[in-house]
Amino acid sequence: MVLAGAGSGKTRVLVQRIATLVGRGVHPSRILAVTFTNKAAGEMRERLSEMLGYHASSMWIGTFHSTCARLLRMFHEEVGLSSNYNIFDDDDQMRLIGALIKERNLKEEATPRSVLSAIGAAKNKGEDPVEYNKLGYLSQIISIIYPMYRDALAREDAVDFNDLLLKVRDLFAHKAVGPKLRQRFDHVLVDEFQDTNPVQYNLVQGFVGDTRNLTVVGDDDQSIYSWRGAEPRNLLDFKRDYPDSAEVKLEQNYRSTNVILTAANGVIQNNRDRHRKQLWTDRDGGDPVLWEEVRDERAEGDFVAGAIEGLVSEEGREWGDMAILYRTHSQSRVLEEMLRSRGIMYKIVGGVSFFQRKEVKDIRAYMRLVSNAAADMSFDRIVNVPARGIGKTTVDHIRYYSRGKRISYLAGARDAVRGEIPEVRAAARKKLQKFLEIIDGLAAVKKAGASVAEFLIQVVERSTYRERLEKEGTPDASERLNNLAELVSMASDFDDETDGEGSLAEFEERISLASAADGEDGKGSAVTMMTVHAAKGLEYPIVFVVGMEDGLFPSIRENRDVFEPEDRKDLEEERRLAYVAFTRAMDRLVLTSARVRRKWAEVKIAKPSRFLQEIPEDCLAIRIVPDPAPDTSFRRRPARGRSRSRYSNDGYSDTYAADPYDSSPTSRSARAAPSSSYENPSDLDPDHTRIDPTYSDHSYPDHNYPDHSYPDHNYPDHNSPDRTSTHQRAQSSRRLGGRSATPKRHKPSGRQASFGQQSLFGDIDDEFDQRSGYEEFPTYTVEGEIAYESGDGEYQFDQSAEFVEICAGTTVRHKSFGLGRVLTSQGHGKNQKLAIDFSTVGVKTVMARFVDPVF
DNA sequence: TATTCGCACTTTTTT
DNA sequence: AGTGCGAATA
Repeated sequence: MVLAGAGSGKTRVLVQRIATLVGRGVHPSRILAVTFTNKAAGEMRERLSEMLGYHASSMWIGTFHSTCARLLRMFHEEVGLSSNYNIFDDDDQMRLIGALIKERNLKEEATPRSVLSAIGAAKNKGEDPVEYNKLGYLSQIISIIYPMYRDALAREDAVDFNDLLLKVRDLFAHKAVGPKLRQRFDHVLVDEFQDTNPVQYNLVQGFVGDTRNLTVVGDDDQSIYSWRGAEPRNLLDFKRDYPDSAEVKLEQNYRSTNVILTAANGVIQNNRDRHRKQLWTDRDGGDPVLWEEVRDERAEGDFVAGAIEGLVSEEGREWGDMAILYRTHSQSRVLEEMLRSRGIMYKIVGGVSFFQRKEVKDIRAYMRLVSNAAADMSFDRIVNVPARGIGKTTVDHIRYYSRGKRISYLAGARDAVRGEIPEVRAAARKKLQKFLEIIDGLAAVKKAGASVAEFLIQVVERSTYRERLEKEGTPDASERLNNLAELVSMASDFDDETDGEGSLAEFEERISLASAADGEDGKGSAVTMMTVHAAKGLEYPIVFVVGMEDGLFPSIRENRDVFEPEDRKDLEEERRLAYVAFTRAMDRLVLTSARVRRKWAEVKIAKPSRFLQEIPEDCLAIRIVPDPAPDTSFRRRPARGRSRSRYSNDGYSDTYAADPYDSSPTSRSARAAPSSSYENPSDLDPDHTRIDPTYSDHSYPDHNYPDHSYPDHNYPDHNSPDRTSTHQRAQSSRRLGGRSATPKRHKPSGRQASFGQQSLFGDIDDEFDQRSGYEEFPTYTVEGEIAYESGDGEYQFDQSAEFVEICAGTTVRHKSFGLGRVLTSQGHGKNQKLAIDFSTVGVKTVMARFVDPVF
């Protein structure tokens, strides 16, 4: 067993071990190497081919899933599958479960997603879903749906992802096959062992058999898949089950600079459940980790794009040297936009998989149905796609009839054409026949020995898919056509690879097992964008980790605002995720957080990730970018965020620094410039024309920030008196970001940061001057309408009034929602829209003319 | 039967 | 905000 840290060359150890084994005369086909992704498998195969001087094609290198799929093809009969069995992906499973739920009228009780995840949770552990969920609130539903689900899969000659593993596990118990399997491999090696689930561990034990020749490598600090049933405990169990094993700890990191490593160590050491490891590197020093705090996600994207430009022009870096990591896919959109606007090439790894696109799934369904008539779900999917006049009623008749006769829908459709289902009338029969002719024609194409690519072309033609899309002529349609062309070209590659001998089923299997992240690798110069999960095992000279905000990273469950003690495990996994993210970086690590982030159409005030404060100070350069001066050339905007930022930017208080509705002494004392009855910006700045007094208040010494900005290891909680000080620091930081003060940034011990000094990220001082090039904090007087409530409860508009446009931070009153605070504003005048956090109903977007500022 | 409109759901992470 | 589904309509 190798227990090793990030960047210590775990995989290299594995590769070398395999090469050694082969050198010692072990036959390559007797070696099983399990990697976490298909991509990693490909890389391993490539490296081995190089080392051994021949193509390592006979070796069993792959993921658990691809390995099991391969074995199931060999032993399909023993598990009751055909040789063309179908693999259900997430989407297929969800559709099936959705259909079952509907069939049983359980729609009120559960969503397909919840049922699927309950089933999945059980299967990940290798347990029976009904038993496993017996005590849960879904127990009733699962006990109804799961057997139906299982039977449907059996009927369809299909397995889901978990079955792929479970069926192989069952094979070990098979009289004839079990012993064979157990003796199939002389050596077993497993990468990323911390991410194996109990079923996978069982498989490993089975494959190892009696030889006990097993090598695993893993890092418990990088266990980020517990939600998929992974048990880092397997590392411990391993010691128990193989007490004679040697444990090797690799603690030297060859990847990152000392600064980056120290930052990552600083974060991960806050986890309680871990093996103690202290990674070290001989790459001394390094540029400090930069934490850039910006206004919102657009500013974030803009900053990252600008920094990339700077790195290219100032440091001669290439786009391909850089990666942008985020917690969720949804963050990629804005980033893309900002990169595109600067002409930076990028590629996104993962996301909505190519193979999940509707048109691709449709064509895949044709492929499945032709090679496997039992594929009822596929039949359902394409019988009327593209529309050929076969309606719901007709299909319902076929379904009912087929189920009764226990035949496939396709067979049922044939009977219908023959007139054996009287409810299906002549007109419908004719249309059905047309459909069957398409399928049969395709079957003939297949039989004639067409390559997979040729076959797919025929599908696109004969199904009339191409014709329909071309007729449509919309950009969307041509995009779809492109995707289909892409699919065909993939098939063509597959044909080349297999000398045209690969079957449809094999191609379909490969697609099913291909993860979105498996796409071709880094060659070519483009910035890589992906989730942190997808980045595991990769490294880049420069890494941006965006969205370092509490609630996003660490991510937090919907209905909760704070991490409860019982969430410790979740939080620790998030921390490991941060650790993975940070340790991807070789030379430079840049973190960004936004003060305001939009989720859907909603606007949320965000606070910096707690992980940021776990980074040792002397590794970190902090820069807080003030909200930009309003771009008057574009449109007049209110002082967006200026006053609000007093609330949002204190970093470590709760959602707001002070709740205007909270008149508790603690809260009040936290205010820098307390005023009368309760706190809100209007109190401080009743006419919105003066600079917020707190910003020009010099009572907070500069040296409070950033040197001691976040010294507290514990998150100051709601009532902590400490809030005062954090708040004050924030105030002073504001001033730094304001104008006069020279911004301070932290210098890493001994070494001068190149951040800021070089023009790469802009000289920090210049940058501040530039961005805060306005004399005063912006406030506006604009023409507009003032709304007031007239006696009859209607709103009236005073057209002539000149007044202050409602600014973010203002407290307003809405007729039905009551008091609320404006978070952001869009547009102006009559069309001004405000995102308002109401104390009664939460955040809503409301037209400004429907609210009254409270003065 | 096809089309259109409105509503609900989505966004944690993936083999 | 975008999608997909179901109900209502042509």
